[in-house]
Formats: sequence, C-alpha cells, structure tokens
Amino acid sequence: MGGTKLNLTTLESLSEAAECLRILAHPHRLRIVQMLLQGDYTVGELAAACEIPSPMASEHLRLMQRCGFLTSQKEGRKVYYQVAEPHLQDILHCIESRFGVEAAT
Amino acid sequence: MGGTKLNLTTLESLSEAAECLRILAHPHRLRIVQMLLQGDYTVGELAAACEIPSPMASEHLRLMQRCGFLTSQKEGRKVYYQVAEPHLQDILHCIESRFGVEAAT
DNA sequence: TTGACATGTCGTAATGTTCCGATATATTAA
DNA sequence: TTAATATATCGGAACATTACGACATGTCAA
Repeated sequence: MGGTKLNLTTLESLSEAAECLRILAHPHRLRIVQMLLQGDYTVGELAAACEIPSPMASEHLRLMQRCGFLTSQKEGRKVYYQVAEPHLQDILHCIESRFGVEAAT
Repeated sequence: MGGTKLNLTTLESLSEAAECLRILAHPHRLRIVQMLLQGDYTVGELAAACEIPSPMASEHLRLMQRCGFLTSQKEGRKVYYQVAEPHLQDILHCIESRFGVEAAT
C-alpha cells in the first residue's frame, strides 16, 4: 500500500458501456429519452417533438427497446413508451447540466 | 400554471451532446478517459492499458484532443495527456456506478 | 552519425449508421 | 366493407467509423 492506485472498469464492461453510449448518441434519441423521463408519450408525440416522421421515431424507439432502455404498451392504435433503464436518468442529468434545459411551452 | 411542464434541451444542443457521446462511445477511449481522470499518462502507458498498439492509442487521443476533451504536454520523447473537460468526471461516474470499477494491481 | 524508441500521420478495406421511400399491419370510424 | 389513422418494417443509397499496415517525425543514447 502507498503507491498510486488505479481504479479501472474491465474492458469487457467498457464495451457494454460504449454500446449503450452509442445508442444514446443521437439527438432525436436523446430528446425521446428526455421526454420519456418526464412522462409517457406516443410515437406520434415523440416524432413531432423531434420534428421527424413517425416511422423514423418508431425505428429509434425499436432500437432503444431492443437494448432494454424502453418498454411500450399499446392502447388502441396508439403505443405509449416508458423508460425501463433507471440509469438513463443520471446520464441525462449530466447532459442537461452541461448543455442546458428549458421549460417548453 | 398547473399543467404538466416539459423540460427540454434544444435539438441543437442535443446534437452537440450526441457528438460528445459518440466520441466517448468506444471501450478504449473510455478506458483512456478513466485513467486520465486519475492521473497523467503517456501514449504508451495508455496503449498498454487498452491492449492496443501505440499508433492506435495516438489516434484516439488525437480525436479526443481535437474536440476539447484532452490536452497534452511533451516531455522528452514522451507525451503526457490530461483531461481538459471537467464534465467527463460526471459521465464516467455514471458509467462506473452502472458497470462497476475494480482496483487494479 | 547511427540506431532505437515514442509518437504521429496517411491510405484504405471492412464495417456500421442514418435516412428515406415504399409498403405492411393493426385499430378505429363511417 | 371501406377509408383513415397510428405504428412498424424493409431495402438500399449515402455517409461515418474503425482497425491496420506502412511510413514519417522527433528525441535520446551510444
């Protein structure tokens, strides 16, 4: 004891982490997660907030659902999505503290 | 007042954030940042810790330096890198709390 | 000067990602 | 049933990323 200790995450775990970050690393997916952390929304509502067509939002949502970030439930012909991975809250807070956040009208 | 308020980051800022996340989203770059948050290291030391050849580590370092994450200083024929962006600490903490961290020998 | 070492840079092939149009499915209303 | 709405999926073109070999530069020791 006495030298400088180095605390490392295994390369295997960092590969997992990198995969999660890559999935998150898209402006529309970040907005989707940011919204879903504050409530449940449909594909159409999320698409409108991202200013993209619904089919593209649907693809982003499918990607995030397959990796366990989100879950969904169908109500009539609408589908509501929710955040399933609690750690997303933490990362979004980091992003918001660095890049800002404003109350939407 | 009274409705459900939605706090959003602008799509422009989220694009910046996504760019940063994409740069971070690589296992070797994550390990490099994790090490540099705990001290200064040379290209060769970082390459060894990532189990990659030095030229590849050099490319990762150049990428992270160009986007402002890192700075470097030359000492003889070695180059030491440091973390320049303080928010990296926060994100790494998120990753470590989710994916674990162990004391290296 | 020569040789060894540490780092940096350049092409490029392989791979992955993003976006878009077209189409498919499912649900509700008329 | 038909039409309209909401969501999902598919194929492919355009673009970005990664890893690797080869080479270039700069520094030190002998």
